[in-house]
Amino acid sequence: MKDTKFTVASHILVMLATSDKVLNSDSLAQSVGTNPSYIRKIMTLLKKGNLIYSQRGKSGIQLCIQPEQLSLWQLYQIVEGKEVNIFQVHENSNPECPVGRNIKQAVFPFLDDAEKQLQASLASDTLADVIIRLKSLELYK
Amino acid sequence: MKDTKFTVASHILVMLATSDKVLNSDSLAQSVGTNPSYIRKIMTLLKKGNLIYSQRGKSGIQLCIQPEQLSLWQLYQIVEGKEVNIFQVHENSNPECPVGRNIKQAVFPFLDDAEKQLQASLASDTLADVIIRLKSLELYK
DNA sequence: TGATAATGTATCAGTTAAAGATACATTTAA
DNA sequence: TTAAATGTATCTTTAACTGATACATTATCA
Repeated sequence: MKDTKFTVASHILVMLATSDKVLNSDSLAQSVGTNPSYIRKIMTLLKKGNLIYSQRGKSGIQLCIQPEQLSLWQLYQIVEGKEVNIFQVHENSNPECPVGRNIKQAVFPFLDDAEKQLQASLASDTLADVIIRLKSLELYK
Repeated sequence: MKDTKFTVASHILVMLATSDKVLNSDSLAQSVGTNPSYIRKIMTLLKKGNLIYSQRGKSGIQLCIQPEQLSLWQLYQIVEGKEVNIFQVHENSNPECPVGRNIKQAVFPFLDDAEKQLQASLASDTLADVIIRLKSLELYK
């Protein structure tokens, strides 16, 4: 199944940053098109990352950060974990074979470089950039 | 489950490029640490991409390209499909909500830019680079 | 020419991870 | 005090990748 935690998390944060109403997991679920339980699962990740604050009861959900201060790479790591691996290397290569015994180390540097480029790109964008673009789209609808 | 087609395909191609023996799906499976059926599945992708040639019977498998001429990005596309999406966007956003109706278009450009950076990095590496690195590792074993 | 061995391909099972769904104790706010 | 919301656990469903098996077809070699 497809992993959409990152874009769902972005959606949630954009909602919190732009809404004037107090939002809860129900209203967020309606906007995202999923169920409140899943929203709360992602909320636990965002709380651990100190991006939002929430608690039991009828308290609502608060954003703890400035959209300008949160890069998309930071968000990605918070939601997907620090050990991000875009590429997966097969694990049972034959150590008796010269290729099998070295292929992982041989390809890793290239994959790692590529991931670092992706990372740098996301690190240069912020949640505020997403919000700006979203509002510019809204203008013409 | 983890998708390792790309590195398995790299493994196969390195084997074909460096072995002096004729290889078959059995010997490749032994080196990769998997089963011959899976090797043949990946072989069908590599054949469609015109990277290898093989046929029924006891003919062996031939490499159709020069390792210097195949970039890792080309290989990635051949194995994973042309429409590569590192990031998945959730699909059921509420069109009644200003955020839900625009979030996909709002985040897409940033994700696409990041993917293009990754792509450019992989496009600058070739199968030959992997082989060179692998041989340099072999030297010290 | 016949036997052997290999691919091409289909199909099913197993495994893993994500997301959906349900439930409920706890706690806040009105 | 009551209603409503979160935090959390658990189970189910779904999707994708990989493992395994089977077999007709075909090239090679004796």
